Amino acid sequence: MATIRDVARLAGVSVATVSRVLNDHPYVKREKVEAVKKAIAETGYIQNINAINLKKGKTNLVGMVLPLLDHPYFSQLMQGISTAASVHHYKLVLYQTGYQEGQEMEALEMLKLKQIDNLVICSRQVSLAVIERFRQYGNIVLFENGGNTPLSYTFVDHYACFMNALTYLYDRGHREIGFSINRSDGTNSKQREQAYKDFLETKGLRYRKEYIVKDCLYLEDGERVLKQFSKLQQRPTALLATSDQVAAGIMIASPEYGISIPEDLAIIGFDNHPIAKAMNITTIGIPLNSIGQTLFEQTLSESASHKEVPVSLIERLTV
Amino acid sequence: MATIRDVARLAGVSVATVSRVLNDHPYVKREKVEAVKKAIAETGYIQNINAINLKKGKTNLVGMVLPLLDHPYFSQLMQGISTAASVHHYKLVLYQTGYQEGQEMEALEMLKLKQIDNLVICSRQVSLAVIERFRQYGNIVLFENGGNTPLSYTFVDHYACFMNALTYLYDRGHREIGFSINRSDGTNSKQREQAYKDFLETKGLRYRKEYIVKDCLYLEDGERVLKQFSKLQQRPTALLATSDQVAAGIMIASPEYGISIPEDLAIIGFDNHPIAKAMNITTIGIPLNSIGQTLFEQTLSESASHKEVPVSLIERLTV
DNA sequence: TTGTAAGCGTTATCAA
DNA sequence: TTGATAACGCTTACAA
Repeated sequence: MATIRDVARLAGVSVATVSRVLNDHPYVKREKVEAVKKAIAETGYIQNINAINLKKGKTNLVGMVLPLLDHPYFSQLMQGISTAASVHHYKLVLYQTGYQEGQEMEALEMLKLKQIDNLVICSRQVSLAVIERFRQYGNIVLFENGGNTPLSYTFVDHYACFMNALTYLYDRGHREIGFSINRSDGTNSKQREQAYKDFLETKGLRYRKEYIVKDCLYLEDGERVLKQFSKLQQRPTALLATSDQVAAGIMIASPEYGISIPEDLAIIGFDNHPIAKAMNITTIGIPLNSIGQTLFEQTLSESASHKEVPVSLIERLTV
Repeated sequence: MATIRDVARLAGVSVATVSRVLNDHPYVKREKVEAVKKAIAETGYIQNINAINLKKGKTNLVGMVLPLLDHPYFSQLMQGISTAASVHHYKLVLYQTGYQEGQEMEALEMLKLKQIDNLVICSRQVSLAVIERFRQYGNIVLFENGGNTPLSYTFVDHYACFMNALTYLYDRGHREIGFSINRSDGTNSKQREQAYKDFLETKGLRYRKEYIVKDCLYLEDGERVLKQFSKLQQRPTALLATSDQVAAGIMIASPEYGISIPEDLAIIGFDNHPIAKAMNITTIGIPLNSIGQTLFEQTLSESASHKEVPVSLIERLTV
């Protein structure tokens, strides 16, 4: 494998000159440029990016920490990050964690070792305090409300979202409202749960844990919601679904359970995935693609910034 | 930032010894190991992976070339690759091409520069001949029938799939069969088209280009199929959909067009995405997750291998 | 069991 | 406008 030295020798110049030609530096005589280019062609010379990375202390690689890959929520986020990264000549390295702390730590270690320049954390188990310790090695950006952390973050106020959605249902006469969540220990889930409790208290409604369905994330989880509710004496008349996937799953399974939507059960989904539009599901629209882009851009910024993304309820036919 | 030399100095040993400790080499006195470990802790020393990569000529990064990220087809493939990669301590770098040759070339260039060790190409525009020229720089694995290319590949016989599906429909009385595809210049699309033509000829059926709907990939494309068909005098009685997403999109939009499935239109989807199960869509099951794993493993193998993945028609309620 | 020193392939400073 | 040469931070013969 030819190196810069081979090229220099063949072209009859120094390695410095070859490097200059390679990097489009000014102040190289045209003849030398030609000679170098010829030598490069003849030797089949290829730059070694690891050497360049070592020298420059930079890889143009950005990491993305996420629990799983097969959900539109993360796909859209990924699409956004990837698009923005591409503009800045960055490539995306995936750290799929499966909600395992160890996997997250691995991503942080890679930042430390300088395999990646920066890191976007879309979901985490590791404490903020631990993550913060790694920020000396590169920018770390969070997709959550990080409070007064020195890290950059972009977030959606899930508490407010949930409150709005609950109020929307309440105003339309619903008093028995349930909801589904994914992992109850998730940052977003906690906010949603809190909003739910606070709302109930404000309105003087009773908290019934049978109205809460856990571990719902995918389309196929929708049916479980129906199954759980159908066993109840007193059933909820409305539901806030974890995501549009779950909402769609419920829609699809509902005829089988003899439930009409919205008459028997009103549904509000989350994210505004394409399926929500196709199935006319009322949902909270979250611009995940553009959030992804923002997250990447924060990764590049010298100073930390905190951004809240406004979301809106999209009225369709399931309420 | 502390280097290996700082550690050596503080521990009172040579850099070679520090390196040995770092890499768990035998033949280091216990006391020295302790001294080195202490020095590492004190200095806050961190290995620089770029230096290691340069030295070893290896990055433990595998590239994945794919056109887009927001489709379950690619998500599942990605999931499979990522899972297998993780087992071998590899991380996945995404090269999202948007079907652009230039973007694909960039991935190949990165292989050449040694930013990634190997490359999985899930979709391509660039010719096989060009791709083959890059195999000297790392293993390249294809997700298609590469014929007698020296590259490794895993593939699904889309021609046979289509033939089977067409025969299945024919045997159930269908004579007017349409299909949808994504990009007509895609490798898979061409095979499907050829099967369609051959089938028609064998059975003495007429080829009608109105029965073919192009640029269909997403859920929201389903409606366009219905729109196109509804304009026709003579409408197809059955359809082979690009993917389950399109099939589902058709299912969802069908009531609006006064079309019942399968009575007015029988549908066979592709891939067996979760939505196909939820909506009881008859489909050709393609084990994308395990294909992804196979693709990654081929990436690691010294010798090229060619694998065909068997697929099966999953009978449900849309035919 | 340990240390010296030669790479790995660049970039960039400095002097000419 | 050019060339020597010193980094970048590590691994690994080779010699001791």
